[in-house]
Amino acid sequence: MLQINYLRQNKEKAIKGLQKRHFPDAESKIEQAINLDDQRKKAQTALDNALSLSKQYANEIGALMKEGKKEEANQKKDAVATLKNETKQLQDGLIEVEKQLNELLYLLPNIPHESVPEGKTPEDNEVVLEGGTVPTLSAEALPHWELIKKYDLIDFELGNKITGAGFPVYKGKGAKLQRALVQFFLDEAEKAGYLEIQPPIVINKDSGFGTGQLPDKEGQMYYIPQDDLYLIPTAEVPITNLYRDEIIEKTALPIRNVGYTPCFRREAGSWGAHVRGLNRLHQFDKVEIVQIQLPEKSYETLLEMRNHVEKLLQKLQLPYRILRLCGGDMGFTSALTYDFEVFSAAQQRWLEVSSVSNFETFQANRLKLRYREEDKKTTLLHTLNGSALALPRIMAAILENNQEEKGIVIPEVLHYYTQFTYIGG
RNA sequence: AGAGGGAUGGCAGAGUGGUCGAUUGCGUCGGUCUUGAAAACCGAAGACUGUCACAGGUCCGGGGGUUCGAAUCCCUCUCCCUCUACCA
Repeated sequence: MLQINYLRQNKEKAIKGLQKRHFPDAESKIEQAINLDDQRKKAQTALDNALSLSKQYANEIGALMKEGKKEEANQKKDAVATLKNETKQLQDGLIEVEKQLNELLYLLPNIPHESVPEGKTPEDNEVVLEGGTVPTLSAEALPHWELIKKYDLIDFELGNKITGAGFPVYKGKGAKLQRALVQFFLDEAEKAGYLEIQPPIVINKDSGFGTGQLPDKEGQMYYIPQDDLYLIPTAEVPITNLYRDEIIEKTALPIRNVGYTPCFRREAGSWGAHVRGLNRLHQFDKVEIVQIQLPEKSYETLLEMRNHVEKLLQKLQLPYRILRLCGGDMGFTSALTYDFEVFSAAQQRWLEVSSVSNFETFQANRLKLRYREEDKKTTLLHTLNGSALALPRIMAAILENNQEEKGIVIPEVLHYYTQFTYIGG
């Protein structure tokens, strides 16, 4: 959630920023927010004054009672009665204004960083750099959904049977390869200074609001009504929320956490032509890195995280490219996002495998996540996260790109974890 | 799941209707002393909101209520502890 004071002080910048996202009526929405905030302040002051007076009366009555002047005390009580009515009305008014203001602020996405390119669609994303080499496959090369059948690595039909579409069952070397990748990613993160966290994979409403999934993406999460809980769409949610309502000591920064969790996404409405095989699932595994950093250092950190992800792809010897997302394609809460895509050679498609973002204070504002400055004031921190990495599409790319006539070559860095070097043959 | 007890500032722990935002101890920070440190002594310090700055307001697990007045009374939810029962 954007800070209302930021909108006041940087109105023009905010309007331009929202326009970059093609957010409709940016100017009037921001003006409306500021107006509501003005009203809020007035209402708050009026209420405070009324409360202050009530307190004063209460103390006076207390003093009179002590002195045994019951008559006078009772007279005062009568005087307070009307004041109480007023107070109640002022309070209701304030609550209403606050509600309106919040509802409006919830709708406003984050202001994009100045380096975010103009544009509306994924085609407008800026390719920052490309790496690795795309293998030349034989004419008989198979897409991964054929390969996993051929070598019995993943079974979608079994998943259908016990759960439903989008919940695959990993078997044998398929399961092991996935586990090896997870372990590899975790170890790499740990080497880079991240503390491993194993969080719950169901979260409450407060956590959903804290990182911005609620109310924006209500329909995209699996919900358990009986207990009013949600299945996590990413480890970002529980891990970032660990620091909700915290004031962090400056010396503890940056906070680096890594977590491996399954992720659950309903993907309502996004099922279409390109979702065969592992390309899009309702449940998938992901290793997520999260950092909490001082505002002045967060873009340095973003780059550090980007480099970390890049190294993983290099070690796996996958062809990749890094995109800087344009204003129209960026997520609601992000100020700047780098997407990583790997080239899946048999499908001849780029697949998104990671998204690394700086949220600046957008999440921290709702999380009330702050640090203390030298002058004792508390200031909102910046939150960042990135996938490092999402498993299914990495699996898809490895299977497709490393296929040979008789089987699939396992990338060398994984041998230690898989205990096998080849699938098939 | 049943019975009972509890939730107060970084931690421990007082406070059961009237200046209590809260006694005290530990821890933290500053100072005196010391070559330096420890000890001792003196002092400072909660969060949020708000203001140019004051002032003012809110916060004693969450929510609601009683009262002129609530940390203190009532209702409700959540969590924790002990005992009993059950179970990966």
